Amino acid sequence: MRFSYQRQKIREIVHNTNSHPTADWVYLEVKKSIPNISLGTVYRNLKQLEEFGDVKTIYDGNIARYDWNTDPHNHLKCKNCGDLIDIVISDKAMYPKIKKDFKFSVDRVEMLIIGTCKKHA
Amino acid sequence: MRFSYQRQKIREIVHNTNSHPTADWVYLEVKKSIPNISLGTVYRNLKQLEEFGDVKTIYDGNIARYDWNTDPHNHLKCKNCGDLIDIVISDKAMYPKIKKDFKFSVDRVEMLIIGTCKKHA
DNA sequence: AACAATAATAGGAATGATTACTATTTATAG
DNA sequence: CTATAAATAGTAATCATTCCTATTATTGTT
Repeated sequence: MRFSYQRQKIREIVHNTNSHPTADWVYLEVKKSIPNISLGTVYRNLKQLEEFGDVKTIYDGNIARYDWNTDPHNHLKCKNCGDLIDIVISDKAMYPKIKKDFKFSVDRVEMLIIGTCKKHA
Repeated sequence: MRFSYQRQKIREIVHNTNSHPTADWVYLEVKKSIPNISLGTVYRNLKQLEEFGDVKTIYDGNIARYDWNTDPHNHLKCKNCGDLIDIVISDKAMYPKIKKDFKFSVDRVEMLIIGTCKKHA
């Protein structure tokens, strides 16, 4: 993978926001410094960055969001404001039981915890 | 909500399959008995059935699937064949800690457990 | 510095899932 | 039987994402 200014900017933007942005949001953001960048470039680079292990894709309902935090973690989703909050939950404890009951080897657990955040208590 | 033959058939189909079908699969299936049904009718009715509490929508990556099983449960997803297997996991134990650490009230937990099923061990 | 090879881009067209629109049909209360 | 409004079929529109292609830019080699 060789250098590109576009990819560098895209990476920078994802790594400098905690709001789990969509591809479209990243596109609008990167447009500020590279006005004629194309949406396809954003998608292509986000995919490449994911393959490179530099960002992680998370699915929020049926829309993809991107996360700079590639450590295993999950999300709290507020049903009022839609905000996603990072949370680390060790789910390893359930692996043996799933193996035993279903003969299913777990790779990872994607968890979305839906509820109400403190701003809307 | 008044009676419609189409909705009755759609409900019947979802309730008689364990394979967590997509809207398109339901459409192809219901076409067998109602050849000129439209895809829009399928989507509209699946949504109504969900509001009525008769089916549940689950998101598998970025595609919606429908589940007759409306009891709280989660899914194992095989990364080889894509099959979804129902599993009941009591996640209530983590609610108090999330409340304490994040002041976040949990409604429900959507969990997708990715790995390898027994057919591909 | 110039050159060649080819990865990456911009811009736009294409795709796939889903929703919206509208004239017509159908269920049902009176 | 009739009026009213809900539901439908068929189609157009939308939204997120991917694909295509001629052009541009990076990088290893002279």
